[in-house]
Amino acid sequence: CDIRNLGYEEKRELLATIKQARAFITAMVFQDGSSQLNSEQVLTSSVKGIVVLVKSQTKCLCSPSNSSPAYTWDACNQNDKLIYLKTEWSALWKQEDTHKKYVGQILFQMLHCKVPVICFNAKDFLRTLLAVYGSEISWKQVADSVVLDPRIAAWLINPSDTVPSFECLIQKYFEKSFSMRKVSTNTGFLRNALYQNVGLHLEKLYNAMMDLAHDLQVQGLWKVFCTLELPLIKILAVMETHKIHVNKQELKKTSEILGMRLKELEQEAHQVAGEQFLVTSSSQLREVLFEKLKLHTLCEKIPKTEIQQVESTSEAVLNKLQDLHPLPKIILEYRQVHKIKSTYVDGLLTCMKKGFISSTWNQTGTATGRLSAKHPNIQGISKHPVRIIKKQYIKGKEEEIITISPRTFFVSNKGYTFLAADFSHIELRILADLSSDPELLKLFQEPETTDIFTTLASQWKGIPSEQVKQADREQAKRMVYSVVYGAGKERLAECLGTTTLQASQFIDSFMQKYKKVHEFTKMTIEQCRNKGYVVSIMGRKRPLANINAQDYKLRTQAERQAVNFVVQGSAADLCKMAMVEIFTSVVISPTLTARLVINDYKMF
DNA sequence: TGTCGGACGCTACG
DNA sequence: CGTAGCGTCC
Repeated sequence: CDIRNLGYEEKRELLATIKQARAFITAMVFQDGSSQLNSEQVLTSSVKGIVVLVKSQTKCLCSPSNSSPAYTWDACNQNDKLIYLKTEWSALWKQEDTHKKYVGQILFQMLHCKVPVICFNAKDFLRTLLAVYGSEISWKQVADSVVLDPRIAAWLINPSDTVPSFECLIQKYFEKSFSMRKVSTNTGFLRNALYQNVGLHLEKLYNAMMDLAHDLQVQGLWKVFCTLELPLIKILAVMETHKIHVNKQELKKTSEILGMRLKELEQEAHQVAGEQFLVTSSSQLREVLFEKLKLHTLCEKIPKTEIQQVESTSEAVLNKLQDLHPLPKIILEYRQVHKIKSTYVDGLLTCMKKGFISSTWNQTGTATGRLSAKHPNIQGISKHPVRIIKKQYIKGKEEEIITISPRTFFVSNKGYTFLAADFSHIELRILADLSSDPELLKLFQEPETTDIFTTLASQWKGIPSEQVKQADREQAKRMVYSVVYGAGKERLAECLGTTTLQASQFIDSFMQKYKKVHEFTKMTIEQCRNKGYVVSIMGRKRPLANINAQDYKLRTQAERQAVNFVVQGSAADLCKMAMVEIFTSVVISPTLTARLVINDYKMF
């Protein structure tokens, strides 16, 4: 029913029904006639309304066997109600206002009665509620709700596939079932037919969720689903609602300075190369470096690019070439400055809306269980400040050195301050815990007065920690992450800037010292071979079909992925636990009113 | 002739 | 290892 046509008594009745409902299945409908359940997820179109299927009875009570899928939603459950909540309001009529208030009441009740709200892309639904009914529904109400998202369930079962749309989800889980009729919004479809179709889809969505819930329980993923991923939906919705202020003037000024520096560097590059070429083009640079200047004949073998198998011009290569010619050094600086300008300055400017930015978070975008962010990718914003030579053509000093720290472009609200909190060396701790390596564990039993990688370097190489140089510390750090990421000797050599032989010796000596780490990686691969998947601390899973592949390259890749997943996936588990716990305590606290912006591993 | 999109390379983050 | 995002080339 369309609730706009309801009388006072009927409205009261509907609210009562909602209070006693057992489940809600919802989908947003957009201006262009599409819904959250259409494959074309157009975020440009604004929300027109919300369709809600109100379940009065749960599936297991009314139809224990689901051998025959429901072809029409109303034929299955007579007691279920399909309601349409119009959320757009054109004029400021009094009637419109009372309608808005009533819709707000219904939505409030749906969140408040702690009955599962099932939604494909539930985060978007909650974010819309906060945007449209922000005055009636606060983020604390959202925090109290119980939302279920079948997309996240499907991703937990197999994190390698992201389930791009509702239709794909249905196809995947009900292949036996009929193909869905597409709703043509261009032709003059009757409004009722459209909503009936959405109702049909909602019924399928409900059935899919029930099946997925069963699968999750069978696979031991239910706890991760309920305690980590579901609460996270609400956290991300609140995070996306919160905006961060950005210093636009500073950004524009920096963009100009960087642009000037880039022009200078380009000139220098052309000069020492003896010709004009596109500095940003790796293929043109490769021509200059290896075909014209023939620098590869003057040093050891140059690593090849992955696909085309031509000489790489990566940072690692350029670092080795910098004593042979002035060009590599210029290119290195050019790239560093260009990266900052294009991604962190100009890129950030394009993400800005009215002086603010807010990232979009993807909960199902990674195979490891971590979150990803875009527009902007706030997780990828450079940590370290960069020095830029700024030439002053005006009177006084000729040039000055300014430092740019991309993170300082974000400004906190007046009277507030950003709080950053992150786990200390979480991957290394997890590696120590999972391997139970006594030497590695010892590292963490000592008070945290000394730097962990310095201590590790001293332990590994058997030298007193006072004699550990910065280079040794850096080497130890990269070594650890190489082990965590499952890198081979070639990759480690590139990372450390040494020869492959030397890297291989480092791996040997490291594994010799921390024997249990080696045992751990062997064990992990072995278990993956037997079961076909690996498991993180909290029970998150990653199936790896290639673990028993004939092809060497595919198999060893799967082996690295297996080791990587256990460490990286467990780190993701712990970070998500922290996010959920912090959010919960902020919600229940009467004094902590500050809203949170939580990065994957840092909390501002 | 112009513009779009996929393939590829590079490099921040963790 | 695996995200996002900038760039070129075809």
